[in-house]
Amino acid sequence: MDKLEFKAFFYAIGDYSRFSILSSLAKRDLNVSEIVVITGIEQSNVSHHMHCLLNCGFVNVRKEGKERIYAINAMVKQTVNNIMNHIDAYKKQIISCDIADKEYISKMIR
Amino acid sequence: MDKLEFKAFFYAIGDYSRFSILSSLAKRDLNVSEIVVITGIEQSNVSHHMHCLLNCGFVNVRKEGKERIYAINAMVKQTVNNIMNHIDAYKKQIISCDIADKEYISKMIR
DNA sequence: ATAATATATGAATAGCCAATCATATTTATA
DNA sequence: TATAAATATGATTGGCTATTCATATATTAT
Repeated sequence: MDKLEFKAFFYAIGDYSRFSILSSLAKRDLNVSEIVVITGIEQSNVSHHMHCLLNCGFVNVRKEGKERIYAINAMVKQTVNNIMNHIDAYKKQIISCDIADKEYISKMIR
Repeated sequence: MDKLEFKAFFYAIGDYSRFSILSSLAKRDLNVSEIVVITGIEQSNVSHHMHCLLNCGFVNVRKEGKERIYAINAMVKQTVNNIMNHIDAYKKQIISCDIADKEYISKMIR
């Protein structure tokens, strides 16, 4: 496992805003304005995130008039769905974990 | 998808040192000294990471004499293996991506 | 009881990055 | 061509966190 690929992968997918954008794109292609409305992330911030996702090859873009329409990469779509399932399972795990120091976790999560 | 669970999950699994520890534990249970040697991470740093992984329920621990032996949670083991596969596939993707701005990526990856 | 080994804890720091703000660019329309 | 709409870019900053260092605790052996 190469560190560079690991970092690039988790940098792109491990941010909540970017993951939200990806999970929205997993349903259907969206232009920037739609992403802004759906995710609630401010426009220029969305653009920065799209730059990142483009550069990582996680999404592709096409132009239609004034709009730019983003589409998720097929493999990334699968990955996003897998991870959502894992996190859903993790939810039960972390709640039932008898070792978990709730205070530590809530601090960490902030 | 809840933000707290997302953050907790990626916080724990998205760090290269912690992921390295988890992927070592995916092969067999290890005590701290073994983790230090295998991963090359300094001892007190390993302890900090194990604290995090314990609190997240990603690993369990048992005592044997002076040693503390860590074992990976079964579901986490599966997740780690899945992600390694995804990153391996991503390697090909990022290389073949015609949009990728290599300079941006190398900067981002640092 | 003292030394040695294994591991954990606490505090401090330096680097990274998401969000924000201001502004630029592109395209369409009046 | 001037205005509006959609999107991108650049610079700044505040918060977070991995690492490091120093030290503490626990266990075993002499």
